[in-house]
Amino acid sequence: MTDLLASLNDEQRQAVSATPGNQLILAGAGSGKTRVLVHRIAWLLQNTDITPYGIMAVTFTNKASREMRERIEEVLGFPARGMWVGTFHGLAHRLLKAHFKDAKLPENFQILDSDDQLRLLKKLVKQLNIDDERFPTKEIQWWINGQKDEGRRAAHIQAWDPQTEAQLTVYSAYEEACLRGGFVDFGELLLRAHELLRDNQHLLEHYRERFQYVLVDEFQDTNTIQYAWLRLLAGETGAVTAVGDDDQSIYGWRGAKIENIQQFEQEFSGVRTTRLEQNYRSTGSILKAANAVIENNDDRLGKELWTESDDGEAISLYSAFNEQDEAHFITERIEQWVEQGHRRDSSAILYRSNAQSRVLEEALIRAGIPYRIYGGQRFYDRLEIKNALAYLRLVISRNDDTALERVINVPTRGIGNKTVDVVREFARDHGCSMWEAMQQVLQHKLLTARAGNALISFMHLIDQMDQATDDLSLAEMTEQAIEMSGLKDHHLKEKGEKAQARLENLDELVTAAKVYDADEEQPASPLRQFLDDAALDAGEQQAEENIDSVQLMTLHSAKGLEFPQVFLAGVEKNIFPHKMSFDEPGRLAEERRLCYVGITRAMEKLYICYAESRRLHGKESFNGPSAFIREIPSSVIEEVRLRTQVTRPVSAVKGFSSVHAAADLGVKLGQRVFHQKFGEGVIMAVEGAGGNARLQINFDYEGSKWLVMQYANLRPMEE
DNA sequence: ATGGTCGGGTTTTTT
DNA sequence: ACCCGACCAT
Repeated sequence: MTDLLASLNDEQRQAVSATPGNQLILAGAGSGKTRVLVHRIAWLLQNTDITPYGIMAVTFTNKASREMRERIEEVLGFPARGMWVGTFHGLAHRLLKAHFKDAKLPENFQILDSDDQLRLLKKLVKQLNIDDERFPTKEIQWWINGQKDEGRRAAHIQAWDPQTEAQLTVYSAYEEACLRGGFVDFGELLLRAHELLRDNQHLLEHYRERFQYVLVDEFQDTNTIQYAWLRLLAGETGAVTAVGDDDQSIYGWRGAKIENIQQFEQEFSGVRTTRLEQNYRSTGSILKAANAVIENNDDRLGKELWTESDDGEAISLYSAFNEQDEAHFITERIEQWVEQGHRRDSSAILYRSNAQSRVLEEALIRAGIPYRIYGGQRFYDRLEIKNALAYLRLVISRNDDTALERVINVPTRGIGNKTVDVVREFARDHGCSMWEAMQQVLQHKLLTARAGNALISFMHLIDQMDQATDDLSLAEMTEQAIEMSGLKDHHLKEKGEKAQARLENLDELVTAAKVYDADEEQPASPLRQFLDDAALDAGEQQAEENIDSVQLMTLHSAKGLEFPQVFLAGVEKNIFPHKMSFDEPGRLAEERRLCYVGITRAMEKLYICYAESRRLHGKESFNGPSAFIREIPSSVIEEVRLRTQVTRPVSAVKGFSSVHAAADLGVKLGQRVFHQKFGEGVIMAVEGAGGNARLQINFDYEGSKWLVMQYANLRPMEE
């Protein structure tokens, strides 16, 4: 057995070997957070009388929980059986499954993902005659989820204005529909798991006694209901180890409460706090930049990262002429980096919003550099996958209206809107499921013979699929469902790359099902398990992850990752910090934390780029450098100057000719100039030559103007 | 039932 | 600029 403490620094060792009790570990970026968490668990198992059975480890993503289990078992050298490791949602699901009766749920309750939820809400909004122009369903969904995150049910809420009233009406109807259909959405998993423990003393006591240690990663991301659940579970005797970094809280907009980490010390008794401030990831310059930026936030718990390694290379700041130039610059630098013998996947390009990725992708394609985009649509969210799963859901439960509505006419089988309307209305009037309604509607001959026959053959189809359940493996069954439903033919008939991809995805789904068949521990219902996992897990990322490629992702998705070389693209006003974050006060601080996250992803080399001019959403804008850039000490920054050698694709002709015209006049595009009346600005474009030449200048305060060079009397600025 | 147009929106994302 | 959803015409 390895000596767990040998390879740790003093603070890490203190955190790992702390005496029993509540513990807060404030772990800066790159300070070995996961390592401490993993070692803490191993240490507890080796040095106290606790067994894996008494430990729970909670994370936010499935990926994180898989990694955590792997690393624990690696350190221990044996499988940690009996230990609960999972996401908040996964663990809540587990509790609800185990105690479905106490949770007042049907045994086979179905998890609704956001898409299912939205569809159901849309249906209800329609039924309730709510004007969805005035109250968009998306907003109602957002609101309901927000309420659940705060632990509030419809019955707890008072409506004082028309909007809340409308939302509340839908919330109530939605609760009822979920109850009747046996649906549980993501928020409901947490809310109900909380209520389960709160309202069942015997269960609470049981789990309190069992889980003497609860360890929570990314504690700064917990929302109200998650915190309440932990608080309840821990009681006065259990011990919670909260690991997190208030400076990396970037999910406030979806309900995460940074206050949770700030209040932890007060609300849990006898908390020992350890700060992990030694950084093992980045160079000195990068850390100086990160520290300087985050210092501008108030209400921090306070940490300052330091490193034993030297300053390394300065941070390069590139002021691009426009977004094309920015992308071009980045690809060039990546080419150089690769020529120096580095792998492509040691470089990452990070941006604030997904819309920025396009130009970057185009430039990478032009340069022939393979890249991979993280994020985007998840595997189990894809249309063809959701359709196939919907058939399987119907096999398990005919009363799953959400699944039924989804595929009753996919592929088209002559069951049009009108027919579905009749069934839906019948179901609503009689408070039964749509499947039951179909049977009734047929019996009472409420439909034309043609529509009736279509319904009958659909019902028959599902029943046939069901019969296959008994003697087929899950993979075979999935394959059958895809074939029998006609989904395969449907996509075979479509043309284009998209259809091809859909077919491949369906194959992939069958492959995913095979994993369950190979599993030694066969669950009671492999299909049920498969569907639950599909709802709770994103599925692995897209294919081709094995080729060495440059990594592209949003700043949010970059949290938790590290790369030798990082490019922060589009570090401009209005984009980052995003203009949407200006209204609310706390938002700017969150954007700054996002910036801190971005900077601290870099290990060796960091580039910060912004464009003087950017075409986004079809409009040209001149945002100017982000305020965050000015927060970085100039001593660690080195500006890159190569604008005159900019080559641009011929498609962007206007700027192209400008470059040459500007050179003839002895000015540079992108050059900062001072004007007597308008103040400071940047030369954006040049038109004409000699005495008539006009310059387009984007002034910091006056906006963009065309001036005749001869009269403008411009003074070049020192940058 | 399907395809085409028109208009609105457009930060971040997991479960 | 582009994507998606709603509505309308075939």
